[in-house]
Amino acid sequence: MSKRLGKREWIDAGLKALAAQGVDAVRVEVLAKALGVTKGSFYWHFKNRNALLEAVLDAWKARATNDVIAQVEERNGDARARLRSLFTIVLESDGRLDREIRAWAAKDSAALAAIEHIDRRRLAYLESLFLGLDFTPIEAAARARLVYHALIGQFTMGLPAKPQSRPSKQFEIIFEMLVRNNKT
Amino acid sequence: MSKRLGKREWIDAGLKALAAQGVDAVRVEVLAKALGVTKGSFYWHFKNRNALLEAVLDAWKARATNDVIAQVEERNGDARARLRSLFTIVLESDGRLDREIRAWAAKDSAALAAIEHIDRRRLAYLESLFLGLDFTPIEAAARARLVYHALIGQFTMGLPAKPQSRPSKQFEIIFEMLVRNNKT
DNA sequence: GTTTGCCCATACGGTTGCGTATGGAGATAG
DNA sequence: CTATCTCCATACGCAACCGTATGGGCAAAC
Repeated sequence: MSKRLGKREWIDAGLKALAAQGVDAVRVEVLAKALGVTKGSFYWHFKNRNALLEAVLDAWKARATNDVIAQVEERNGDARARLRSLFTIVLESDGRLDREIRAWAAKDSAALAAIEHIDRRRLAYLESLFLGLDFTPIEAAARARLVYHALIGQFTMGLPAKPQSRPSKQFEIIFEMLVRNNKT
Repeated sequence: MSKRLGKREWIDAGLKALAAQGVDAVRVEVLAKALGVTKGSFYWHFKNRNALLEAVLDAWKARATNDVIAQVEERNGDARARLRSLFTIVLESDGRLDREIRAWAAKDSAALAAIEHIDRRRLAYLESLFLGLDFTPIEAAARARLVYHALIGQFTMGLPAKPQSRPSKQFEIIFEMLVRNNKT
């Protein structure tokens, strides 16, 4: 029972609260109680609440960078297979943290910058996959945007009560539609 | 200078604050200052803050009911034309209020119920449009979900800085893809 | 011109949370 | 053994809100 804490524990607690209830829930006195200490501890490790929020955001950035993309790339298939991997991975993922970060971004410029960066990265990757299916650049871009928006919508609407384990019929229909190239 | 206020003014101010900065911004003392009165006024018209939030939600419900759907139906085209109308209307709309309500719904069950109701309604309508294009029920459902999710994603990501007035090339590509029926 | 009902101001107490100040406990170095 | 460095508790002041209590102004009704 190492009673002594470090920044790490506070950041982890912050991430946990963030994922569970949003930024407004990551308050120092609340986290302190959750960690079994008092504010005295917090203000030794951090300048103020905002410093914690920055640290939490940085932690998420680091985490979101070796992202879904890396997982997809590990599976090493062609573009179509990778697209499929991407979908299944994303649809099975939790997404609460991302969702709260996005909600946070609506009011905080730092969070906004962070998530916009990630969004661009992911969109570019999606686009590259569609390009790998011999779509024209503009067709690839259009499909990438549609897919990305749909995924965001999926998670912001209702987090999948049951992260449906089996790819549904609807999923297959959508996937085929997105992948079909009429020019080849 | 009608200094006297009614519930209406408070609800309008609440909706305004909600759309601009989210539920957490609709606070009685803040709205009071905005309206040029004090809390004394508020607590005469409403039991408490929650009563105002309920009223705001009800106002949104009433407003969201004669919805985009009605606007689309007024234009009186075939299914394809209606789908197009729907897209252009939605993409030109503001969406901030809906977005904040959705964010609100993540933490409040009443707001959740409200938006889920609207979501079902809109999804069903979308589905009916696709059915009108001779898709099978499951194909129609799949497309409806995809489209709806994409629209939600569109608005939650970044509110369209420029509500792009002209339907872009990407839009045309997506629209044709969604509408293409290989069986007919 | 009172009375009554509607609308609001003022004042107060309570809660939650931030940030600071100060002191102490425990380990570690000297 | 004591001095120092880490980490934390306690206590305080401050601010933003909520909700209540109370009294007053003003217009319509009588």
